[in-house]
Amino acid sequence: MQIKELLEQKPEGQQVTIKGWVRTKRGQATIAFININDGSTINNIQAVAEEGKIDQEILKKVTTGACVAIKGALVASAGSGQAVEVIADSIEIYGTADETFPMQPKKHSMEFLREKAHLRFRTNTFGAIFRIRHALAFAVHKYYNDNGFFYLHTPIITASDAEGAGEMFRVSTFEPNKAPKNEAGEVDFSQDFFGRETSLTVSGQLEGELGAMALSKIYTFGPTFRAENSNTTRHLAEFWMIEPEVAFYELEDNMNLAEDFVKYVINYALENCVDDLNFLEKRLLEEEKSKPQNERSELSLLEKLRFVVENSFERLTYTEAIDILLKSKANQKKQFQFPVKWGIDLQSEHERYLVEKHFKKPVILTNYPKEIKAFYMKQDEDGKTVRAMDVLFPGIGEIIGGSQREDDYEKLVTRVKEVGIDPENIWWYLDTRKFGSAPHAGFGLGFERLVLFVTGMGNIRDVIPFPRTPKNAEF
RNA sequence: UCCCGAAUAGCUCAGUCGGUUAGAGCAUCUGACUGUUAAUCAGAGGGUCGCUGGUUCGAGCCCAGCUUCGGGAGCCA
Repeated sequence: MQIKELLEQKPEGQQVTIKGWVRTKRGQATIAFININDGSTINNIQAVAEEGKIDQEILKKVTTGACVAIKGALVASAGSGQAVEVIADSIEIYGTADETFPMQPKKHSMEFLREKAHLRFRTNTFGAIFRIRHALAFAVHKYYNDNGFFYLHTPIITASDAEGAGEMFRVSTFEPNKAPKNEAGEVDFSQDFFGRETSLTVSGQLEGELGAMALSKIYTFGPTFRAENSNTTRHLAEFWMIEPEVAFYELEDNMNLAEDFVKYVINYALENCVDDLNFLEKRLLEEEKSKPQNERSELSLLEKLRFVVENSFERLTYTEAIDILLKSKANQKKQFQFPVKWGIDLQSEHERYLVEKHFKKPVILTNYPKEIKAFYMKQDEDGKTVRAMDVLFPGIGEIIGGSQREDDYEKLVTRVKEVGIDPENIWWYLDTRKFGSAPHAGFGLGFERLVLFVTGMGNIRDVIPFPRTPKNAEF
């Protein structure tokens, strides 16, 4: 029986077996208390080793980090602090852990734990994070399944670099420095495994659109790779992205879907991860105590999550946002490092102002200038803007980027050429606009950014088990 | 990639103006304690001060380069 279940049992002296890892042992001359955790819940179960019952040699091996099986009677605890405990009859040591075990019962820095990513699961914080991560992933599938979407597996290896979403990782079976060359002295990819140059996907969207143009409602949820040299708390070289794509949806429907979806999964975590969220909230409060008053957040973690679920996102166009920024005190006092002007790509400081200062809630910005957005976005009637939407979250920035797609063949081909892509390279994508084209829309949600928001963590490297970032692919 | 900052015991960190033998808490070990909650109390062990070079009578401290890490920016999800 897992500890989560054991802790809910009525303590009637029944025989039980605990299997798990020792968190702490508090010794005394005649009695020792051992806290065991098996990851099924953030809560530990306490085992009591009384004098005479347990061999001292075995008890010596019960140290922080060791893995044990303890058999005994489940009883109401004689001490305060826990409802039930197990009076140990026998302790079996599965695996010892000596004093070099790095996860000692004390505060460790996130940087230290990142270097010990193989063991950090055994801390309260990372146990909580990865249980919540699981719950969110499960909620994603549940939401789409319950709403008539089909989970589509788009390829991880791709030959299209058309989306322009970022630098790509090359996939090749060539030995370094031994790649065959053509007459021009360039690497001859026609001799490579796929007979052409291939990379890891930066987005499943283009293939997702192909699925949506038949199955109507699809979503992808898979790994995504960007070879950008990004060194921030919000970027990973390997991350998981969720990309719904829906036929017959226009921009408005797309916004409704994004908002409803995000609220659903956050609410799922609120309902199913109470213990873990409470722990993370306490942890955050402790952390904030050391910060100056003006840097502390106004809402606690749970208040923040409830606020997002209960309030509608602010929706406005890019043009309206520029107006607000231009009229803002911050702009008049020249506090922005980058000057505000219609046509600019909004900088972090501008997005933060809108989300954190002006509206103080999630914001959906729409109808951006076409020059700063991808070629596949549907053009507005004015010819200047496109039906793009970005969902901006406090502390995270852009959590979702999406759009209504251009469904007019001629307009799309013209735009493809304008941005310098050879239409031949994406003939299959353009074909969907040739045969039975339909209005459709979709978006991409960065899963780790969602986990970041829900857990209240500060660095994206702490919400994925094994982060891949520039100069880091250990484990 | 750019800007700023950091690197001292297993971990978290202090180290004054450049000056004798580099400190504390936790962890570990030994002992004490009849119910503890990151137990407590007493004692002990534990250091290539990131690396390389320089300045100096003398460098953990000053200078240069490098490495790694962190924060911010850009790119974006």
